[in-house]
Amino acid sequence: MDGSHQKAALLFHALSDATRLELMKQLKDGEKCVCELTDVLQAAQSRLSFHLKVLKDADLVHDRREGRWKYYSVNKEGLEELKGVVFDLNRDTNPAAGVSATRC
Amino acid sequence: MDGSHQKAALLFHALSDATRLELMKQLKDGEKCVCELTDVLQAAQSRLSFHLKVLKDADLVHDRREGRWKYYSVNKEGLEELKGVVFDLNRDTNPAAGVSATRC
DNA sequence: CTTACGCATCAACAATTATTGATACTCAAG
DNA sequence: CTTGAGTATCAATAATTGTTGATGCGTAAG
Repeated sequence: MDGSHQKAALLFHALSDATRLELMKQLKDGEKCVCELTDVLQAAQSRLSFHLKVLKDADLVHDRREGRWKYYSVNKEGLEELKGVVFDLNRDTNPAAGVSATRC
Repeated sequence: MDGSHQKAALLFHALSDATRLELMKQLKDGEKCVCELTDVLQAAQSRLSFHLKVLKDADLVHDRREGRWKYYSVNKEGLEELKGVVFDLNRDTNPAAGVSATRC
């Protein structure tokens, strides 16, 4: 039971937090370095580092080093994967399903 | 920051757990009572009651009483809301965005 | 009215996740 | 080589979330 939903749970968990959703929102209009994000979100650097790692572990963001800055950006592939998972949730849903046949 | 992402976070959190994803999967092909779900998932009743409540609080499932049984089913509206939230995540994403103008 | 079933809720505990401040690492500039 | 900026990581702690077993509520059947 656990195995098949592993990646889906990871994706959803990464997005289940307001701070991380705000990070995603900020990154939508282009890559940003961590210091910019701490400015915008008014959040401690280690806190954002933590949340960015959660997003990265779920493949929802990508990072790139340039000099001493690290630029984060949205990872399109991750969003595609998310859409796929959500599509699966919707797939085969039968709205007209009556009372289930079996009981206890 | 927190306020605007509240519902999205609630939805994603509800789906961030393998047990709850399995519940959603089971409910996709029609409504089921809790006792059926405990059979299929091999899980304690109070455990599933807890998880079903999380899903219901996010409007992802609906419940209906019939006699002493309680039937749960997927709530299409919740799934629509989820799709909307995911669409927003994808919207306006600019893949060709260059290095951000401002630095620290 | 009593009993038994299906389910929700609660309290106690376990496990996971988030926050904070300190420290370490990497790179660039001097 | 030293210093400082930007970032990650770690340890400690706090907060949230999940599990379990017990209890209670509603309903149907006897």
